[in-house]
Parts: sequence; C-alpha cells; structure tokens
Amino acid sequence: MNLKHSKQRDSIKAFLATRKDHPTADVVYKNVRQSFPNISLGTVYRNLTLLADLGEITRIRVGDGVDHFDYDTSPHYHFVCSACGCVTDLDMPMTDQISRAAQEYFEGEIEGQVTYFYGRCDNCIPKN
Amino acid sequence: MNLKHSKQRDSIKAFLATRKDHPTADVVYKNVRQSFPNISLGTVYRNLTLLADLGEITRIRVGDGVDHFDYDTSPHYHFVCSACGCVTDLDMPMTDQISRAAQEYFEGEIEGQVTYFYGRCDNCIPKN
DNA sequence: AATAAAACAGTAATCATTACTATTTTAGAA
DNA sequence: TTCTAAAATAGTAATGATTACTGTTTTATT
Repeated sequence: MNLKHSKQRDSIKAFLATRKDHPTADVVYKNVRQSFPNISLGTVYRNLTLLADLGEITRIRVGDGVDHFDYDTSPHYHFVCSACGCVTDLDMPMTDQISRAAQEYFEGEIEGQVTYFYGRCDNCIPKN
Repeated sequence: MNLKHSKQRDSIKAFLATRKDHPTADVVYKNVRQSFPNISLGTVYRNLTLLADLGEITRIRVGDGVDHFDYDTSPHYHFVCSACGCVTDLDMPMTDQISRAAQEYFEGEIEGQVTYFYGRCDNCIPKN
C-alpha cells in the first residue's frame, strides 16, 4: 500500500501540531474545515487512524467514549479532568516498572500498559 | 430515590457473581435471558449502571469500545489480551505510588488512576 | 384493597466510528 | 505532456454500544 500525498492529511497533521489539548476527531474536523470546507468527517477519521498507525501521532483513550489525538508521540502520562473532561499532559518520566512487576503475576506476555490519572484540573478546583 | 427490589436486578447480580471474565452488557443480557426470556437490554444496562453507581459492581473500561463489568469490587489490576480480547484479573497488590508521584507534576488534584496491562494471554501464545 | 414510586419491556434515538461508492487526485511511466 | 493505476476524497449509509422514551407492570407502603 503505497502512500500518496494529500493536502487534507497535511492539514490534519498541521492542525494537531498546533494543539496541546488532545482534540477529538470532531474538533479536528471542525477546525480543518476552515481550510478545507468540503473535507468529510470520514477523511478526518481515516487520516487520523492512518497517522496513528504510522506512528506519526498518538491515539489516546481515556474512557470518556471518544478518542483523542496527540501530535506528541513521545511516551508521557495524561490526566483527565472528571469535571470538564479536558485531557492534559503530565511532564513526568514514564516507567514500566509496574508492567515488569505485573509480569511476575501473569502467565501470558505483558507487552505494555495504559495508565492515566483523573481528578480535578486546576481550572475546576474552586478558589476562594 | 428509594430503591425497590427487582428480580431482574437480582438475576443480573447473581449472574455476574458466577463469572470471573468480566462480561459485557450484551453477554449479561444473553445469559440472564435464560431465566428471564423477556428481559430487555435496556433493563440490563440500567441495572448494571445502577449497581455500579451503588458500588456493588465495578465498571471496567479497557479501551476496546465496550464496557465490562466485574462482581469483584476490591481494587485490582486487569489485563487485556490484544489477540482474543479477554479481560483477566491480576492477583497483584495495587499501589497508588504513581498517582502520588504524578501529583508532584500536576497543579490540579489527582484523585485516582486507571492502569491496565495488555499483551498476549497464555491461550494466545503459540506453543510448540 | 388503594396508591404512588420504581422498575419493566419494547422501541426509538443518539453518538462515535466505520463502511461503501462514485469521483477526483496523485505520482510515476510512456 | 499525456496516460494510467492506485490512493484518496466527499458524501452518504450502516454499524454497534448505549441511552432515552413510553405505556404497562411490580413493588412496597397505607
């Protein structure tokens, strides 16, 4: 399957590069539509999936029923606010020590782990 | 909102109690239908949500797009097989040390974490 | 037995995502 | 440059899990 260049894909990737808030497919769609008014939602989904498969972006699942996408492919933790639903990065080194520990308790082969944190983001904590 | 007893709810809970494989709503539905042929899928969903809200069962989200349910409400880790999709328990002590470490890096309030492991379960590892 | 709240069955609606199809674009060869 | 086949697209339909709605039945209490 030989990749062919597409302006829509470029635009999707370029948009993601400008955002640190891990937008959903729908947010990408609404924004990219400003440069490509006729782009279809299917095109957005297809390219997000393609880019994620190529390892150029990351798909993030934080249990809110919607996939989020991240231009930053370096491994890092995420936080999800239970109040506003925002997804933010944690600038904290990742460790696989739990995975290695878990392997001791498991007969199959553990290849990786998913970890994210939840609670209230700074904006959603009532200030006096 | 005063709870009222329901045979359907009992049956759903009783079924879950017999299973260690974290069935989905649909699996619960198919099985409970053997005792309640007319039970509706909506009833299953409503009761699973109710029981989870009451803390009598646990809702498990492992990124496969379907919610799983667990009769065991004690905190424990889960493993998801990337090949067959099964969800199994890990008999490993839980730690919140990552959450506490993460708090150092985050301005909001971290209330908890979600961690699960993925890879190949024993059944899905080719044996010679 | 009367009653009101809760739960139910059955069905329709929602929402994110994927699949399909006919048309357009890309990129490399003639 | 023109031709061609593969890839990508827009637009739309379909899927699948879940939730919402509605009129009826159960439950538990008076």
